[in-house]
Formats: sequence, C-alpha cells, structure tokens
Amino acid sequence: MNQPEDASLADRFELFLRRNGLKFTSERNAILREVIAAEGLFEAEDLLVILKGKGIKTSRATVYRVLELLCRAAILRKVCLGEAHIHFQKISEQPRLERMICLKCGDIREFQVAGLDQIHRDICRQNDFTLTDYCFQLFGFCRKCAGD
Amino acid sequence: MNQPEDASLADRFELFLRRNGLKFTSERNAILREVIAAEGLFEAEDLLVILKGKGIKTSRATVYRVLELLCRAAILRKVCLGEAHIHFQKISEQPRLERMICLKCGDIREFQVAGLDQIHRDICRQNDFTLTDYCFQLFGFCRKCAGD
DNA sequence: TTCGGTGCAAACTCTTTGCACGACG
DNA sequence: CGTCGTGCAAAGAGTTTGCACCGAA
Repeated sequence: MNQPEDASLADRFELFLRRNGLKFTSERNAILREVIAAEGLFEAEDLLVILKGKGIKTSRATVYRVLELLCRAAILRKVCLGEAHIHFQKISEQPRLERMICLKCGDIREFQVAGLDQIHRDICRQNDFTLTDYCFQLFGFCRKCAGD
Repeated sequence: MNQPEDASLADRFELFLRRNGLKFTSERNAILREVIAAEGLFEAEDLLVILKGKGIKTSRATVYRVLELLCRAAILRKVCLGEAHIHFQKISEQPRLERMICLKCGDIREFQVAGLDQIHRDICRQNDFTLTDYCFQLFGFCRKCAGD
C-alpha cells in the first residue's frame, strides 16, 4: 500500500509549507498521512471520523483548514459530484479516470478517455489558458436504472 | 430577445406539470418567465432578487422548489463551478458551450468542443449508460493571470 | 521569542422542511 | 372539494471564523 509516490507527496507538502512560511505540525502530518492512505473520493467528515477512530486528536476546523492547504499544494483535488457537498481526491500520477454518475442509484463508475489530454492542449493553446485541473463527468442512468 | 424556443420551453414545462399531476400556478409561471429571460448562469438568489425587483411576490422556498421542478423538466441544468453554491443554466438547443474558469480572477470563458458528442456516445455504449447531462470544465489561469 | 496553528463554539451560507392557509383543476 | 402549492420561519447541512491558548522554527 506504500507506494513510491507517497514520499513525494509528503515532500511536496513540506516544500509547499516551507515556501509559504507555514509550519509542519503534528496535526498536518497526521492529516497528510490519512490523505495519502485514502483510496478514491472522500469528504472532510470521513477524514475526521477516521482520525477520531485512530485516537488522533483534531478538530473539524483544522481538518477543513488543512484540506484547503493540501489543495493549494496540488496534493488534493476538489471534486464536485452533482449537488452534494465537496469531495476530495488525491492527485496521483497514474492515468486519470473520469466518472459517470447514476442519477437514480448514485452509482459511480470510472473510465478512461483516450485523447482527452490532446483536446485540452488544443483548447488551452487556442485560448492562451494554463490548465491546472479539469472536470469531465457524465450524468445519467446506469444499466440497472435505465429501465425505470 | 423572444426566441422561438421560448414558447417550446413553456410548453415543455406545462406538459411536464400535467403529466405529473402538478399545477401551473402564477408563481411557477412568473419564475419560468424569468428563467427563460435569463442569459447564461444564475443562482437561486439572483432569481429571487429579480422577482422582488419586479414586484412579483414569491418566497425563497418557492424559488428553490420551482428550480428543482425546472431541472426535472429538463428546462434547466445545474452547474457546479468549483466550490461555490449551485448555479443554474437554461438548456438550449444551440450548440453547447463548455467553460474554462480562471482560478485567480474568476473569469469564465466559453468554448465549443468538436467531437465531444462522439466521445460521449462511445463511452455510453461501452458502459451501457444513458446520458442525460455532462460536465466538461477546465480550471486554471487565463492569459492575464498566468503571469502571476 | 515569535508568529503561525489549534480547538472550541458560534456564526454563516445555502438549501430544505413543517405547518397552516390559499388556490388550481 | 380535494390536492397541491405557497409563505413563513425554523431547522439542517456543510463550512468558516473569532478568540484565547499552544507550539514549531
């Protein structure tokens, strides 16, 4: 479960903090550790529950504050799934997966889109835009739910 | 400003209401009218302010309730712009535009993606998914803001 | 020693809901 | 007439913030 990229994420965070004159506290370390261990999507509350469950003392406020920092450090991405609250996801090196979300049962299925990068490059070049993140999601009905 | 599609939107809403045993009240009519007149993105609060400004008596609760109905009737789409609250947009027949959002100045620029429909079709066929809506957005920095 | 960080609780924003009254079909 | 719709105010969910104390650099 301990992948080579984990260390680089931790390094990236420390570097980010140092560059911005911020401190690497034990709370930030604990939250970073859980974020690295997280698979897929999670929300602030999930993280808080996990931390509490492990007996790590933190507050909701700190979790929100550190999640914001982790986004600024390009370690996490904010994900917007329809109308729900914000979800977070680790930004990893592996090929990125997009999502199709069933509006009826809420099922989320992931898929890869070949050539998406090229489309992005073209659009950004045409518009003089520097891409840092994107959102590609499909909404509709999965096989089970399509037949009402 | 009165386009041919406006009438069809109104018709679609009436049909939707009738089919679901719901009533076409004067409040729903007034909100529909403003929604049809709206250009681009707007939020619930915007709509409420416009209605109040025109001396139309409505409540926040009704606005939220009717916006939900208009989404179910496929007249509006919910749009999720990063971390903000929900925005709405009219679903029109004209070629759909996607958005690039500048994370620094908040500027939103629209563009059209050729071949996106085909990509959607392929993915949906492969996954047995019935598409009703999608999200394609780019986040980053516009020309002005890219140079920090 | 000095700022930045933390926890707590209260505040805030956006949205939803319970209820009694009003009105469309 | 029977529902469904409405307005109001209160409740809810998720998130942010003010403040006093704490701790990394």
